[in-house]
Amino acid sequence: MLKKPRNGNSAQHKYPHVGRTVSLASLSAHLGLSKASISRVLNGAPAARSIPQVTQDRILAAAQALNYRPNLLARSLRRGQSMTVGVLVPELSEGYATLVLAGLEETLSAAGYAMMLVTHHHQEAKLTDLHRIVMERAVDGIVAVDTSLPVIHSTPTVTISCPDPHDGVTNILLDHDRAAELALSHLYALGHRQIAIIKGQPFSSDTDIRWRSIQIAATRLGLSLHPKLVVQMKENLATDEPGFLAAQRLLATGIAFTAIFAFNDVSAIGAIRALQAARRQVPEHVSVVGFDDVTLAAYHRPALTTVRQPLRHMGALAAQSLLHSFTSGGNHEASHSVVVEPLFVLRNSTAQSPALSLQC
Amino acid sequence: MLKKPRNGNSAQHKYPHVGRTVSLASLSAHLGLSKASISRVLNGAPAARSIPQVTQDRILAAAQALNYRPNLLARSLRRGQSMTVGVLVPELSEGYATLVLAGLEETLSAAGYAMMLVTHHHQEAKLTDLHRIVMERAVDGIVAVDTSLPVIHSTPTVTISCPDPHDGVTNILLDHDRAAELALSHLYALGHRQIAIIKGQPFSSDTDIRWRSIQIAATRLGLSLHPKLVVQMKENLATDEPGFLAAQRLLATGIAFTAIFAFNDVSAIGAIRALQAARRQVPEHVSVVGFDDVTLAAYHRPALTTVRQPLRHMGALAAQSLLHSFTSGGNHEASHSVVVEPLFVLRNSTAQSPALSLQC
DNA sequence: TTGAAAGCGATACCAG
DNA sequence: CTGGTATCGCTTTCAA
Repeated sequence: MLKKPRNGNSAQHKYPHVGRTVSLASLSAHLGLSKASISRVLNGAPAARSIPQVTQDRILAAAQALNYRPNLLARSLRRGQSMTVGVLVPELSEGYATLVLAGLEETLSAAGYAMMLVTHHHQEAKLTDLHRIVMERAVDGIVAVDTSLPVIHSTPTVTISCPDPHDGVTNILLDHDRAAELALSHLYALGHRQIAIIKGQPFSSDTDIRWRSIQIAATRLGLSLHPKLVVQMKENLATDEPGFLAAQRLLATGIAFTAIFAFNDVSAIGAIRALQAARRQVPEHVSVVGFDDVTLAAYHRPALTTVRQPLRHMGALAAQSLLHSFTSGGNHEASHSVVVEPLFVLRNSTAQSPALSLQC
Repeated sequence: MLKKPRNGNSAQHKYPHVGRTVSLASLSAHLGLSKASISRVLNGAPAARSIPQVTQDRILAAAQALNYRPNLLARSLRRGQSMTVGVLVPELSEGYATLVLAGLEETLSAAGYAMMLVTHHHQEAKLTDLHRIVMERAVDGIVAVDTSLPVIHSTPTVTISCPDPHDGVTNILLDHDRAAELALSHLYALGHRQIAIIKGQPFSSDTDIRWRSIQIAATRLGLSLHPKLVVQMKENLATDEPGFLAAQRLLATGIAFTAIFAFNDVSAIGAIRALQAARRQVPEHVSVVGFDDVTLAAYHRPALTTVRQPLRHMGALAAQSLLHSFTSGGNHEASHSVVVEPLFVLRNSTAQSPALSLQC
């Protein structure tokens, strides 16, 4: 199918091809030394300590001069280690995954690892397929973000926000109980008693755990959540449309509510759009709390009160955890979790409940 | 710096275990057929046509049953083709690179290619280093986004928004002349005559070409740009801070202006923040035009009037161009450009010049 | 029709 | 101390 000219050695006599591949073999021919010795010196292997400094210098100089670049494919094949990790994310659109990726990238690249990136858009078929693709490329580890992994292979794996327990998998996840408590108690303190909830899409791995935490927090506050005021987003879109539609459904119930706790910032923005379209002001008539604190949240008007996930930090933690499992060589048998704390961010999309003001 | 996880292929002999140690050799042992035949069948090689269907089915069944996964490292080493492209981006923070990446990813993964992602934060040292890293991993091609490539190797390369001409490199770039004309003529039509310009940072590859286009458009409109009302951002930050500081410098000149054409949306937002801090309303006192139309632009208040770059499309184009150069096997000698058109997006950050209103 | 064997490029073991 | 050499897993040519 694809025809790509095989690189011969231009400096050598084999093929008169235009190529620039300098291999250990060509260095060997050039220097009159064995590939073994050259490899040892170039890698600073312990055995190189017993090679005369002159020879070492000669080798290093030649490598420099000929612009020798080790073929990492060959090295990986031999060492069984590719210095690459595969990263699975649902989207590449905005906020969430991007921030996690930034944290991952920083830590991984500092350790000399490269990142193989694939997206799956929450499509089941694509997911197994992409997972396979990543596996075949012999990555040393896998990081999955907001992804329900079908099967865990023996490759070291770290998940971010994937609450399903998998043996031997480290999972970085948010303290959702705390997050729900922060949001709901804030609304409660402002006098809100009729609080609507916008749940995440079924395919989002945070959806269930978040909802459970919300119920717990509500119970603890003595707050009852009206079943009809709990709606779930369905659409697999990375825009604010799902939140918009969800809020419309809330409004359609005709049941009074003074606040919305949305699944994330983007859906909160969609919800605000729906409220405004229905002539309800935010935060005067309805308070809205988002989630994540993506960049958008601060710039939106009204600026979003939200629960920040330390996404960048979560990415860095995942990377560290993976790197650790490389060096400690072990995949622990049990599922291991790292819990990170959310931070409440107060902005302008929440205010005292209008119900409260009426009482005054 | 890195390494030493001495990995000696420990799980080599666990043959019945379903893991990634299922090789052609183990299949061969299992089936009593040669690796050659198995490889042929599994790859649908032409030579497989002369193998009995029964045998083929037996092979396929066994591969399925044992969950055989070809080692792509070995294959790549042998074929000299890795089905992977390296992608260099400056940041992973917001909008710009993310959208380009989304377009890239979609097209590449549809063609079976994976993406190796590295960021360089515009740091010279890191740039050459990362470029090397990507090269060593034997990628089939490279896509560089807003990156000034130090050296072009023989690897097929496509750049996005890198106006420096490089032989044999396809460059996807925006029609900056048109973009500048759209923005300035809009402001001109609104009566603005004292227009300030916020130029991009020196390291951003669009900076120079954009500025040149602005000058051309201004000249054509008979608009003179006051030298002191042209400021350049310096800070290497992905936040709105550089724009904020630039606008502060504009204000500090004491020279009157009624509009700002910013280098991008994020700097426009920073500029608006500075203006508001100085009690100048946008768009009532000062109109602001952004650039790029990142997601933020629409959600910011006032919503940004801006010039949209079809970033996602540019990513897709780059991927297509790269894929094309793979199949056509050739690296064309001359530098080749693909120009895409900007789209003017009218929102709420621009209005009639107050100077004009005064005349009424 | 099928199999044996020669690599791809680098690393690591084992003699000398 | 150093140089052969087997090996990693796969593809592909050459023979049988």
